[in-house]
Amino acid sequence: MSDDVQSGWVQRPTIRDIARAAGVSVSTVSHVLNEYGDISAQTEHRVREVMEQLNYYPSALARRLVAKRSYVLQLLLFAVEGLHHPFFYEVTCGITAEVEKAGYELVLGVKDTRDRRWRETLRRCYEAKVEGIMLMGTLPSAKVLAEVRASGVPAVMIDIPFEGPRVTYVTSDNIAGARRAAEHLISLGHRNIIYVDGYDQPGEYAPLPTIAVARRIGYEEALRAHGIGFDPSLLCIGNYTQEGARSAVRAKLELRPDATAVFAISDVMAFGAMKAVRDTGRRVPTDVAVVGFDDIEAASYVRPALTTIKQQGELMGRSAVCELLRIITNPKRSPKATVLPAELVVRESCGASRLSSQLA
Amino acid sequence: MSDDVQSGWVQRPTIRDIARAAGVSVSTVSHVLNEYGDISAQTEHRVREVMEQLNYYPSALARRLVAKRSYVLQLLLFAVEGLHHPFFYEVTCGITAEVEKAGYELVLGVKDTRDRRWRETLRRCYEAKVEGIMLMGTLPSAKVLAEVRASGVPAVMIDIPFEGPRVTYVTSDNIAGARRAAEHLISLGHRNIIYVDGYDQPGEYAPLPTIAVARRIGYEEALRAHGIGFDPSLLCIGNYTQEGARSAVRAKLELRPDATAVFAISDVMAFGAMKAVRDTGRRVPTDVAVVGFDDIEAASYVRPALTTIKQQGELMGRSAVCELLRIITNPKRSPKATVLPAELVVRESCGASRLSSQLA
DNA sequence: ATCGGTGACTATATCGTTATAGAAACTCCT
DNA sequence: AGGAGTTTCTATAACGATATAGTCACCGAT
Repeated sequence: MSDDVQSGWVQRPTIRDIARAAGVSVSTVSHVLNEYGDISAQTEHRVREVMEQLNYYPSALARRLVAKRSYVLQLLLFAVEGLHHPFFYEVTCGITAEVEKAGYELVLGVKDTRDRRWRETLRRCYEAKVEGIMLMGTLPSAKVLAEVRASGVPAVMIDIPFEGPRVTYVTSDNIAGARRAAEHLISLGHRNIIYVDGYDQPGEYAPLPTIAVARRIGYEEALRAHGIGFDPSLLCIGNYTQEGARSAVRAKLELRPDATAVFAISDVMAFGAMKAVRDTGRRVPTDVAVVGFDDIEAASYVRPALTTIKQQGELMGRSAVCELLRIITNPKRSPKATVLPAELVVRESCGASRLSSQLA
Repeated sequence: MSDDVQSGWVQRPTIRDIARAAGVSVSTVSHVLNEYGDISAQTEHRVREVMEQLNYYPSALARRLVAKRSYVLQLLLFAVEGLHHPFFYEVTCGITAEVEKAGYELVLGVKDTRDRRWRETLRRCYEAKVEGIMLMGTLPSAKVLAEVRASGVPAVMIDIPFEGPRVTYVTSDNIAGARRAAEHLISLGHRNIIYVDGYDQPGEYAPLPTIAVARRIGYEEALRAHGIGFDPSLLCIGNYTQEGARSAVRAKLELRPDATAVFAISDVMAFGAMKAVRDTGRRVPTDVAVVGFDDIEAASYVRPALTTIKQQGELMGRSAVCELLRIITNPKRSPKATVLPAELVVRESCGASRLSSQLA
């Protein structure tokens, strides 16, 4: 208690201290702790009293070692902007709630996608003997997934629609969502729609199937269905940031003054697009309609309020944890895809409400 | 590998397996792992090869047990809305970055403030032998702090300006921030300012000094400095949510049509206030000016863009971790308060820019 | 008196590491 | 040749818990 030079550890009583103080064996204390029910009320009472007095807490470390279970789940988020994307944050909420409920611990790891030391991060997970890994965001490399799979540690991908060698994943229906967004714009009469992508595809940060790929597919499907060809000169890259999208869209609007709409694959980029429209002296939605993707909270705060595709972030997090726990209890389980609905939320930025009120 | 019924643990090779396969003793493998430098190059090579082949990862659990260190920090967030408040999210970003850098693990725990089982949550921390605890949000009870202090586990409070029996904490300068916000409104000529508080004070959820108390102090200071009395009938409760603030402010605006400004102690509530103003047929900032607190990202997205007090969330998280690590290495350290600057960010919702352009 | 059963408790091995203290084989010096 | 010093490796006891397999009294039935 006095000259405990060893840092990082408050010297706490162990099961042995309790046993000694209560005048019983270590086994007896253990039996009390685990409620074996073969200890007399009298002895049990004495043991509990001593535990209380000495402020004893059994070491989860030691317990886990002998139980060969860590009760730890790992959330690994790879992102360029850190945890900054509000959507990930919503997912994280759902995850914590569900992990807590299941009696597990959640270790949170946020890595920069551009950081080449992801192997080290994985190694730490293996060393910590985490019982499951959740992968979210933009993976630094397809090898991440291969490694995790090879490790045999149960894993689920969140918001990464991986179609190749099967893995369990949870995403929104990105294809349908993007299709709906595009169809909505087309139905409002738009033909020249600027498409704001995340990163360059296939690019340095995204050698894997990503939500971006899926959304692009849905978008092109909608165009095709209406006989509109995909025009690459309407494509720009917003890097998932507001400022990135703002400058990209501004440049694009100057090049293509005939564009009357913007579809950004994230709300944050849609906000940037709205700013870009104003930068060029035009108005949203009168001159240029804007639609986003995610339906983060801020989407309803902005003016005009953003029309977007609603993703159920919290539910996504919860589902991911449930799936992971299922794999943990039954490792032979074959991979399963959970695809959550992605619905169109019509607000003001697309001009639909204005139009409908004109019609009325 | 085949009939491993035991779930939650992929049977992995242990140091013993490596030793056997490499034909050396367990000690030798340990020495290789820890780079004692007393193993011949030849032997070391062989051992490393075997480790590679068998996919060996030393168990952090066992290591920590013998090292008597857990290398785990715990973030405990108490909130009514879960992790939903965007500001906490920014803080969390800073925390993860710094924890990672220090070679620790971060366990994330989010508890509902209204949940009475917080003792159990704390017990879990003690059992996990976490080396430090970060407390954030609205504590369920003052006893939480007392318990944590009594436990002897190093702890810092984040965004909880605790003034009583000294604890290390990190917050923004809430008093100065609120004072600046109020003074700004007063300088623009406002006299009847609606004050949107978080929870009822002193209420069920907040029996402790909170940021809300501090902000209220700064607000009243500003009023007093300008000879304006605090009018309790201008006070309302927004519960830190957008909808809560919206309905509270709407009701208040109807009761007090003479109010020309709103100061909400969080941006999210300020967004609700802006909606409330519009609900009553008035405009922001022409009829009613609105100022918030936090400067979350969305503050710059909304229209009119929100004038607010900027808090450095990410820095707050980083500082908290640094302080915690300092306490861990030197437990005798006396508690320290870190108060980060809270600056006024003038945007559109207060009408200052309009006014200054009129003057120009 | 012997036996079986039960209630209350305990001794010891084990989990997968590291720390401590040696041991065995060389090399070098005188 | 004998000892000191190196180099390389190892045996064993921790760390703090649980699991397994007891032991020992005592009670009632035969």
